[in-house]
Amino acid sequence: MKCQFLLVRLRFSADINSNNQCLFRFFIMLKKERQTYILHQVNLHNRVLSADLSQEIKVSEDTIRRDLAELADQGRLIKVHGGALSQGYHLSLNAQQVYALQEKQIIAQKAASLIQDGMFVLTTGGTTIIELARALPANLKATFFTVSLTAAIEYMHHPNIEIILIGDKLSKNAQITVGGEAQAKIKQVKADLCFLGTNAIDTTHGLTENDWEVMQIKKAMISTAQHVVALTIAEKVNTSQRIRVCDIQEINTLITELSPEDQLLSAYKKAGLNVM
Amino acid sequence: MKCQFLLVRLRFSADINSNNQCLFRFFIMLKKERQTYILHQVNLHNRVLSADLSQEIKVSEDTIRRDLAELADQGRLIKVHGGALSQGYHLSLNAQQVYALQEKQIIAQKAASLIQDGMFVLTTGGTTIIELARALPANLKATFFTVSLTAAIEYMHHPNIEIILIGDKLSKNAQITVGGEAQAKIKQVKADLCFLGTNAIDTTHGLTENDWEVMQIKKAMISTAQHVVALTIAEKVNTSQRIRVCDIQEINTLITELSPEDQLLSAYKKAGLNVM
DNA sequence: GATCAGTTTGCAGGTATTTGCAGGCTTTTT
DNA sequence: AAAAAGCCTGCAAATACCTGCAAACTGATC
Repeated sequence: MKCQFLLVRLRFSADINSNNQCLFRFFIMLKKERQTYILHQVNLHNRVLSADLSQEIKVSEDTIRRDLAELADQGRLIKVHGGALSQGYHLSLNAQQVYALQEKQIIAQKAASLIQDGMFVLTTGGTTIIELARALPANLKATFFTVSLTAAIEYMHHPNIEIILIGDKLSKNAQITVGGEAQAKIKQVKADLCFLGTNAIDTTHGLTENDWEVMQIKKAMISTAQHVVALTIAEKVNTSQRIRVCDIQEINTLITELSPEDQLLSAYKKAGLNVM
Repeated sequence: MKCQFLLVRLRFSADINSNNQCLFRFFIMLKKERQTYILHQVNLHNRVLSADLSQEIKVSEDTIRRDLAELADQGRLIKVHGGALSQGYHLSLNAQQVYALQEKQIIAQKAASLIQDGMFVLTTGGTTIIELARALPANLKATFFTVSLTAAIEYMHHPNIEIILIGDKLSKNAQITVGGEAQAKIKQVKADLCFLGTNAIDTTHGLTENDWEVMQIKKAMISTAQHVVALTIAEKVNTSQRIRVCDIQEINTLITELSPEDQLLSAYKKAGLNVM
């Protein structure tokens, strides 16, 4: 038997901690381990930075990025510039049955075409406004002011849109914020455009509502916006409710799913509205 | 009978230990022994490297690989590039929507018990706060101030709760409103209670966050609330992040899913916190 | 003790994966 | 607009893996 010298290559990482002690870690993480760790951190803290992970695990940022990309492919987290976000946190509205969805989508398309980069846009709530939020072009850069929770959630899916939520008491009926604070805040905004989800409109009573607080919010929006756009399905045209918001003259543009030439809308054209 | 010389070939392995002693092992392992040993190591350490096992057992890496492949076929471990992981390691990944939901529900129960009729309550965002919102007793009459869209939506399901949404710029990361306006509004509230969804807490760094804007909102809440309650799963206890929110002394009550008597929490008790 | 089929093991080679890095590009921030 | 940070592509080194194959071992039988 002959004596053997063993040449051992040790794999380790060295780390200098806050007390200037040198810690050696005599192991490497397996890829899967690493990914599990990353996922764990993401779930724990909702958000991680590639740079941090790279330091913690002692691998290059490239490797972290590759891991994040892989995990994102598997839908286990959401990759963002500089790191990743946890998945479970991301809520989207479960598509409840929206009444007259197709019509509202047509309206949304028309409305979206009015918005240009850099604009300040005020919006109310309502399902038509939600469709508008969904119909926005992905690259649109604009600032949206809204009182609607659900609309805000939709806007959040757009990377280039800045969202200002108008705060105040939350109305459980209308699912928007209402009250004096909200009105005051709205009036401070110099908005280029204002989209009103419309409850009822006709030529004699103007725009009408069935909720006092919502009316007040809309009034505030109308008073501060350069250009007021009312969105409504044709079915609501020439109907009215109890509470008056404004005359039709205060509305600049009326959008329905119908052709602008439609008979039903001629009265509004005559009244000076821009019908789309 | 004539005398025989036996030529014996000894099978052994040599190993140099930490004291420079040379250990000889005068046996080889049978295949089954080896696999049992591997399984043992995997279950013990949750992970093994083929290279390590090969050195320990003194067989070629190919053999180890074959063993691992076999054991993986039997479902007794999980083969990965470079080694293997224990079974349990992978199970924990089973994607629950909310991470550590059960723990958070326990925390929510404890937290909900602190709220009494007529109180003004401030809350941040985060999944733990959502669970708190769900855990609120149906007949509770209170006023909730929140910066979180998702929390607001949950509160809306409670008929007797008044919700004040704090408005401002909406952070897409944190899904809460952030900014100077929001901070100012928060400070106007004289809240009885403040619930902080907590990202990381430890005794030396205090409460820490990974988002500057979120930190500011939390600071504002802490400054205005009578009683500050931090909610956190035990896993986040004694961890820290980049951005400091406050010292632990500024927190009145700490709620985790653990028993208040738990060892882990004793340092916080010592620091004067009320641990639940 | 010898033989023999079947299994196990190590090795040689060729292939696939993983990782870090450089260079150029894009996004974000200042 | 410049600077910084992050990202992507391609590349090379290291490592791990796979496929045969031959040597060695097992244990069963003659």
